[in-house]
This record gives sequence, structure tokens and C-alpha cells, in this order.
Amino acid sequence: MLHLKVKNIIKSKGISATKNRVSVLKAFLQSNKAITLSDIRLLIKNIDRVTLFRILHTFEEKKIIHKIVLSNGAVLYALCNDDCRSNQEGGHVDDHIHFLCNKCDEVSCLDIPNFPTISVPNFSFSNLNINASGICASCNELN
Amino acid sequence: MLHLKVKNIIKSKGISATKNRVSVLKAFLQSNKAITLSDIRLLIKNIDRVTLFRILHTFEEKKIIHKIVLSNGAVLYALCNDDCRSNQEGGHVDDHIHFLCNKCDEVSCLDIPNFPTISVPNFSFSNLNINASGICASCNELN
DNA sequence: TTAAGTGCAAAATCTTTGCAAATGT
DNA sequence: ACATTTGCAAAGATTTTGCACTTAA
Repeated sequence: MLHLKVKNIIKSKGISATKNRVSVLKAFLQSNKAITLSDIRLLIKNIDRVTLFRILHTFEEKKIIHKIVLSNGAVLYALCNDDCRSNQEGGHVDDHIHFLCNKCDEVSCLDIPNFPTISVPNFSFSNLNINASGICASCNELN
Repeated sequence: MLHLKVKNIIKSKGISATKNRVSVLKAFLQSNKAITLSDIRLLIKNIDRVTLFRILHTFEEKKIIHKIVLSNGAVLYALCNDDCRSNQEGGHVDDHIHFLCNKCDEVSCLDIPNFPTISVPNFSFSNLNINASGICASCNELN
């Protein structure tokens, strides 16, 4: 039962499983890539734009999803996985990179085995955010 | 003569050195960090917002400055240096990271000796963009 | 039942476009 | 002199706020 599973995920975060929230979380579970607010509005008919903004904010707060801002300014959201956590300042931290494919335009979270560490004398790093672009595996396979 | 130098930098890019463009480039040269459109408007009295957008676009095109989009969505601009160049797609590439200090809120371009390379099976990378945050050297010195 | 969530209207930003007037070379 | 640049007005796009109505538990 996807529906029941989704409701439980939401409730397990201490918030109520409303119709809209369930639809939004389903949208994320069904697309296993990062999606935009507009993408979600195409998947869910009749959801109010403002309501969606508020649900996304709530999901961010509850660490269900994280917000991704690409180097070109595009804003997307993706489900959090095990490597997602918070730093001292309450900001989102993860050990994956965000990859934009220049061919299919899909954005995905990519786990990499050795997430880079950067150190610069006298600077203290609390967060590292890596956005990459190029051609993804699926598009490379198709030549 | 800073003024003359600035005019020559602009002309060397094949565009005319208008009063506004000279003022904008001076603003960048005088602050050696990344600045926002609003920052520039505080530095130059009476410059029209639209004119400034257009000058920034032109400067980007001519590789005088590059645009920086932080992970929080904030947009800043910084002077290009030697490591700035273009990739196949005409996008901006550089081998430095953008660092946001959580104490003084300043954003700076940080050259790092070994810029990371990431490889994931079947993915082709054409650009890597790294945004970091933490405490900068100046703020660390002041404790 | 009632606190939490929703939808609408409207405001606040930020960025772009069109066009006539001003400016650089 | 003439193409380029500028400033204004206005349109678009995106995100936020306020408030009355609805819904989940």
C-alpha cells in the first residue's frame, strides 16, 4: 500500500498527513530525481501554488526533502536520504552532489564514494555544496 | 590613474567605456569580494536598476565578471581572474570555490591548490561548481 | 471540537522587454 | 553622425503574507 506507507512517513515526522501532503510526497516517491514546484503542479491537478510552497517548506523543515539551487539559479527539491543531516547552523548537509544532465535536463542526487574535503588555512568549513553538470548515465548509454 | 586603467580594461574587451560601466567596474575593483546588484547600487548613486542588470550581463558575456548563485539562492557577481574560462557549452568554469562566511556574510572566491575531480561510472562531467560556507580567515582571527 | 492546513487575493521581490532620449567615439 | 547605451514605464516571474474557510485527528 503506497498510500498507507506515505501517510506513515509523514506522520512519523510529527505532522498530520493531509490529502495535499500525501499527494506531494507521492510525487517525490514516484519520480526518483529532483523536481521543481512546477513539475509537482503538473503531477497534482488543482493544487494551489501557495499551498505547495508551504508544504515544501514544511517538508524541508522536517527533513523529508531538501532544496537544491543549481548554479543557473533553478530551484528543485529532492527526497532526503541517509546521508542528509543538519550542521550547527541548522543548514542542510549531505555527502552527495547534484548533477544536471545537459541532454535530458534531469537533476539527480549522486552519491560518491569519496566526498571531497577542502581545507584552506585559517578558514573553517561547515558545509560544502557541489553542483555538477554534464551527461548522465542514461543519456550516455543512448550515445 | 585608476580611472584610466578601468577605461582601458573595458575597451580591451571591445566595448565602449561609458560612465556607468566605468563606475560599475570600479565598484568591483574597490571591493575585493563578490557583491550583489544591491551592493553596487549602494556604491553608485542614481544608477538605474535595469541599466545595472544590462551592464552586469554585458560584463559576464565579456568575461569581466562571473555570476555566483549560492546554495541559498543569493546571486552575487565577482571579477574573473586567470582561472576563469568557458566550457564547450559556453558556460563559465573556474577552479576556485565560492565561500560564504556565516559571521560577516561576505562571499569570496577562494583559489585552492588541488581542485577536486569527481568521476562517477558512465557519467561525463563538464562542470563542477563548489559552494562552501563556514568562518572566513578574517573572522577567525578576531576569534 | 479545534488546532492545523488550505485557498484566494494581494503584496513584495527580482528580472526582463520595449521604446524614446541621451551619450560615446 | 550614428550606432550604442541609458532611463523610464510596464510586464513577467517567483515567492511571501494575511485572512477567512475547511479539514484531520
